[in-house]
Order: sequence, then structure tokens, then C-alpha cells
Amino acid sequence: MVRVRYAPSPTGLQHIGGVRTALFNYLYARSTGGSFVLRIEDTDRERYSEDALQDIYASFNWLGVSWDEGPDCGGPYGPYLQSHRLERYRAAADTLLSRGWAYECFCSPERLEALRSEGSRDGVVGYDRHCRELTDEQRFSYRAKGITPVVRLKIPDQGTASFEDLLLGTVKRKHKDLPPDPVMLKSDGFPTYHLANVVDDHEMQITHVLRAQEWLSSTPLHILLYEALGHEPPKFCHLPFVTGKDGQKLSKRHGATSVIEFRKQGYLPEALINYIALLGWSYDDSREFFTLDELEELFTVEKLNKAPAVFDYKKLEWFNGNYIRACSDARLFEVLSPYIEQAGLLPAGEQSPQAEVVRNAIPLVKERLKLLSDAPSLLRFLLADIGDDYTAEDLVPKKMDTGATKALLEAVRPLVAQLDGYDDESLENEFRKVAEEYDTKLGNVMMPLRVAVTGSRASPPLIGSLRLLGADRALGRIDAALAKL
RNA sequence: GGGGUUGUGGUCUAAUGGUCAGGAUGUCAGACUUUCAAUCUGGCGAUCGGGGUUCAAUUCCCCGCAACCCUACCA
Repeated sequence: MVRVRYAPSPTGLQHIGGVRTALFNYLYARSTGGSFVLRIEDTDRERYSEDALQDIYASFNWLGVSWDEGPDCGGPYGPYLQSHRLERYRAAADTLLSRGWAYECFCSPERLEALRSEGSRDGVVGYDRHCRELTDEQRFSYRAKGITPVVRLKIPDQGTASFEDLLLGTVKRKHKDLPPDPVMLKSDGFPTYHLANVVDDHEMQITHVLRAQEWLSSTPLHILLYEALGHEPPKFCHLPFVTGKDGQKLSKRHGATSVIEFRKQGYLPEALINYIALLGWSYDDSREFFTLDELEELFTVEKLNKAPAVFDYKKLEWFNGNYIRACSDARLFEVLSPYIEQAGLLPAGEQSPQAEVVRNAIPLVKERLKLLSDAPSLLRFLLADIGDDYTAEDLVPKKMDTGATKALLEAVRPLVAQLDGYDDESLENEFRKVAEEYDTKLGNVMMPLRVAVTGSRASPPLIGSLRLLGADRALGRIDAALAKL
């Protein structure tokens, strides 16, 4: 029975890299019929944020990724908040201490800081094991001074840790290359990541750890810890990084990084899921559209890629456009309206006349949207005044003069007035007749009208737009345009 | 400095000890069209470098190089 977990620390908004890790764990659980656990690693009291915790729930809820066990839904191996499990880490630290695998260290932060700056000068880094061989008397005297020790793991200077990574194969690491005697239990009684992680993965019966490759360096340390504690380590699979264009860690410099930002910018959850699933994973040489359900079926560790992947916002946009086009009109209305409301173009609620216009406009704008947030600018001409959106020059087609443009608009005006008397095709034919009459192309007839009516040279199909706007308002706009010329 | 991981078009990737290294995106051009978009067609564009093994290497081996990660009482 596969048991995997996602173990974020609530210190910031859910990053897209973390989300991918979560997704792969989730997919691995689903594809194998296993369980997916959410564990909150809130052992850093300095950086803890309640908002960050809520963001975890909100983000995955929006994405449609759920867990079988977690702080919110419980489960047989709880609590799932590390801050509620302190006595277990203390117990593990005591075990380490009593087995001679660990020792208490009373070094001050100042001393450690000094050590670090000296070390970085000489190219030597890490703790100098100052407290490794303290006598009972020394420890007693430190305590008498009121110093609370940390617990450090004794890294053996001989030997090698090794494990089989599902993706990378055999990984070996000499103990002497591990950071010297890392802290397991902090002086505030909270564990460090290493201890908490190993204790919890064991107690929660985690069978597979799929995590970012940034953890690869510390996995040999974790292997050592499992050994010291007498536990069987889980299987590991270290996932490649997600970077920005420059190969650096994906950051705000590159664009959105958190789920909430992508959501705000107008991405659909299924587009985001589909895209990030393909960051370091592929199905075959051609298929690239996958619903979450399909991924749950098809995901396999074997198809993971080892190389880091650059996050390509352009391709995500392309996916998003595709998923927008695949939306039903009704759903698109639902997801679009908040953006239009926020732009002040639509009153809240679904019953306004404007809402009806938007509903009817959806088929016209659907294939023009890349982001949901594109909607306000595309629909603005239907919902607000456009008088200042264009100039007289915008009305005049290339290779045409003001006089001719004016004449065309005037010629076309009566047709617009009779809008409701024609179907689309016959109205277009009428426009063509005008074009012939004036010895020009249809485009030259449409363009001035388009600019007059929509305020822009790029718009949804004109005849449909005219109908949505209604003959009265369209005529008003034509007259306003004529006045400009 | 030490340790580690990775290296296929700009980007995501497929494949293989041996035909034109395939797809997608992006980009450029064309078609369609009522503008934009969508769609279709076509173009450009890649196996990090150097050695070695081999009849043959992008693929296997070695050495470089580059990028990134770790080297906290952060995770």
C-alpha cells in the first residue's frame, strides 16, 4: 500500500514548484490506489504564517487536489501539524542521545556566527563539533548559567550512506561529506526539518517520498537518522527543479509564482494542472492534453524526467486558451464575471441587463481569450462609453481619405438602423453591395464601422457585436464618429 | 572552498549503438477571414565540448565546461 505525503511549511504562498511536488505525490497515490497525506511542517516559529496555512487549503481546493489525511480532515496517523507533535521529536532526540548518536550543544548563536564567517574566509564551513565531547560537569555548568542546549547528531567520520532513488538510481555519500553534526532539536524545543521529517515519515508509515531535488543532499543524512533510530527508510524520488527563463529558481521576477496569483491573472485550474504535470513528466511523444482524472490514471514515476524544467508562461497561456475554448458558455460566464465586475463594467449579481449582454457575448469572445482577465477589455465596448477610445485617424482605413470614410459610414448607417430586419448573411451581403458601390473592399466598409462602434480596430465579429449593442446605441456611435471626421 | 545533480531546437519534451533525431509551444511566412483571434499550410531552429570503445555514439565510458542545489537553532 503506497502512502505518500506533501509536507509544505506555512511560510509563504503556495509556490508553483511546491504545487508540482504535491501534484506528483497526489498522482502517484491515485495511480497506485494509495493514500495521499498532507502534513504541515510548521516547526519554524519565526516564519510561520496563518495566512500561508489558509493559502495551502485554498490553493489545492481550487486546483481540485485533495488529500486522504491531513490537519483539516484528520486520519489515523495524526496529528498532521508538526507543532502538535513536539513530544515525539523530543522522544526521538532522547533516543538519539541515549544511544550515543547525539549530544547536547551549548554554543551561542554568536559563536556559531563567528565560526561561519571565519570558515567562509578559509573555505571551510560547518560546525566545529566544539561540544561533542563535553563532560557532565561542563554540561552542568552551562545549564547552571541558564543555557538551553540544542541536540546535534553525531555524524560518523567513517562510512557511507547509500540509497536507491527511484529516478536517479543509486546515490552514495560518504559520511564525512555530510554537514558536521547538524542540529536535530532546537533550543526552543522544536525539531529541525531533518528530525521532524524522518520521525513523521516513519510514524505516518510513508512508503515513498517524492520531493524536490534540493533535498537530495540531505537525504544521506536522513538515511543515517533512520538507521540511528532503528527505522526502515522509505523509498525516495527526487524531482527536478522548476526554474525561470534564466535557470534561476522561479521567482516573482519571472512572473506569477503562487497559485493565488495565477488564479487572479485568469488561469483556469485545469490549464495549470495540465501544464505543471508536463514539467518534468511526459506521457509519450505526442499527447499533451490531460485532465486531472486522466493524470490520476496515467501518471508513472518511470516517465519522470531528470533535467530541470524552465517554466514557460507562454505555453501555459496557450493551454489556458485551449481550456477556455473548451468551457461551456455557462461556465465561462461564471468564471469571467468576477473580472468584468472588478473592472466596474458589470454590477454584481446575475440578473442585470449587462449580465445578459455578457452572456450573449461569450460565444463571440471565447476564442479570443487567453486569460480570463482579458475579458473586460474585449467586452468594454458593450458595457461602457467608447468615445475617447479612438481618434478620427483610427476611423480612416489605409489608402483612404476622410471624405470617403465619411461617405461609407453614411452609406452604412441605414443598414445598421435596419439591423433587426436582416439575418447575418444578408446583412453582410448588404455591406458588400455598399463596398461595390464605392468600388472598394468589404474590409474598408467594415473597418470604419468597427472603429466607430467598438472603439478599436480589433474587435469581435462586427455583425454580432452590432446586434449585442443594439441598433440605437450603434447609430449613436456612428453619429459620434461622423462628428469626429 | 567542499559535496551533489543535470545537460536534445529559445522553451517543454520523444526516441535510438545505424534511414530525413519525432511532437508541442514560441517565432517567421502564407492561406482563410470582416479586424483581431481561432484554424490550416509551410520555413527557421537541437543532441554542451573534447577524447575513447565501436564498422557505426546523441545514446556506452572518461575528462572538461556550464547551470543549478546543499554546505542555518529555514524548510
